[in-house]
Amino acid sequence: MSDEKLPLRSENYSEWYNTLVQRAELADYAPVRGCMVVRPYGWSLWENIQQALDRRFKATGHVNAAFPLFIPMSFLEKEKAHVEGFSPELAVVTIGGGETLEEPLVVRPTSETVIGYMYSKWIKSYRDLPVLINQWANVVRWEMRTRLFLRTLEFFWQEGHTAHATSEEAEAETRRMLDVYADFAINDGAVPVISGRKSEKEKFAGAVNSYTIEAMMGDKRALQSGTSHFLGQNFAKAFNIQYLDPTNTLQYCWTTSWGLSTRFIGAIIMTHGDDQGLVLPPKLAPIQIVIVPIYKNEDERVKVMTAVAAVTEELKDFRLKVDDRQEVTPGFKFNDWEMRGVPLRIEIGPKDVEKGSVAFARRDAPGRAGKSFVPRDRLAQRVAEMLQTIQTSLHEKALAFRKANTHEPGDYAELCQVVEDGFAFAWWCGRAECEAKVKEDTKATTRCIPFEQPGGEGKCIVCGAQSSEKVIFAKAY
RNA sequence: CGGGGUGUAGCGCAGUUCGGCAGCGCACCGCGUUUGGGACGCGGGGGUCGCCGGUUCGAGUCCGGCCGCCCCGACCA
Repeated sequence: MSDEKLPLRSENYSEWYNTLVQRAELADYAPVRGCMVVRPYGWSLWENIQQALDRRFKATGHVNAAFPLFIPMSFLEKEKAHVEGFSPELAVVTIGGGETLEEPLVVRPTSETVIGYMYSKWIKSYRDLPVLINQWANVVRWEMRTRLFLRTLEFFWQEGHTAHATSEEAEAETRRMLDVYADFAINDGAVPVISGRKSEKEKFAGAVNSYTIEAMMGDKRALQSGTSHFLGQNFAKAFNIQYLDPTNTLQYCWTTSWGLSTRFIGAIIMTHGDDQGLVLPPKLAPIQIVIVPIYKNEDERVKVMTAVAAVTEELKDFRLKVDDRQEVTPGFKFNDWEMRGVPLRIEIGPKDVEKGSVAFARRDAPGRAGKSFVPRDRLAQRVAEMLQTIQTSLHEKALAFRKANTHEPGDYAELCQVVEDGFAFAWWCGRAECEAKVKEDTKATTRCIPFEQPGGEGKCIVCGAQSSEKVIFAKAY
């Protein structure tokens, strides 16, 4: 239940975010530091994200499975870069059933190792390939600083793990799944993303190449919203994932992994939210439409509720909620559902019953601007059109915001200035020293080398060396 | 782990200076009036004042120790 205004985004963005997550009942703090409880409203949003992704995974030939939460410590140590990347943030179980374990068990931070181990058992022949498996799971990474959804010790995600006969096929899979993420983010989340390649420094521990979709949040910081990794033969060699090719020669597989987590909920909140609260894209919103009945007396109540029942029946294919609470006023309900981000509100009062109409109020256009009076006929169609309009306009608005805050600095001084308040798209020679200098001077990091390049060549924004690619620099979550 | 802040009802806070009945607003429960942008009246319920110890006739308040959480940094999906 909300009773007062949120902190303003412009005054304290992170306080706005923290308050909103809790007040909208998406999540709450758990008794363990850094852990969260995903509440029913937040989980319902996650379920819609899961469905949207799972549908796409199935459509691209993947199947789901479940691998264990515990991984033998020695597994993590088999791939050098992997263990170096993850060892600082591992949760380790050393006692089980009251006995000290012979070998400590790691609570999975990600499952490349245990899945690699299983793949080595399952894969014998080129006829077994490709293996295209996904799992929906929770993982644990012992982070220093945590934020609800954005970075918690335990989080929920999906991780796809595939094995292929050739490098080309694995690379194609890596890119294909990044495209799946981008399609999901843009079309279902209405979150505009930039697809690209991670720098050496930013790539996944154990990957040959990492690809990412990067989004701009409402405070102009970047959020890595999904990643896809080409693992080469690194894990295949560490876990002996081998197959016999058609010429009866033993070959190592080429593997990939890709993941998208509950962090994406944070992306939705910070891409679309405003000072009134959440703004959810219709395709993912747990509640797409809320009906608020309005009446003054018993006579009106009966008439209005009869109309509400008819409308509810007509709109049964939508995720719809009737707010028939009697203990709060309509005005309170308006604010309450706006805070929760419901895309479309339908008000039905005595005047509407009389005129055979209803009132629409768009969440993405607060106040009078978002209100319209709509005839009752063909209502389902009108609602569907309105939800689509909202879905589209959310994406357009977010895209316009990102464009307005993406700069192309001409020199280093300008780069340092623009990353204080947006993205910088600039030539980069690819050297880690230049990347590190920017980070040291500004705290901004390279987010990705976008696939979409202007072409040609330029001079590295840091050192002036000839460069063939431009990179996004930004402060990131 | 360093720097800063904070801990009193579900939430937000006052009270701590100068020790003397545990308070306010919102939320919650009951009754009535209300209801097209955060209603109102009356009546209620709810507390290990973060924890442990000390001083005192008496501690939310003073002293010592410990803990949690938040913000800023180093690390990260």
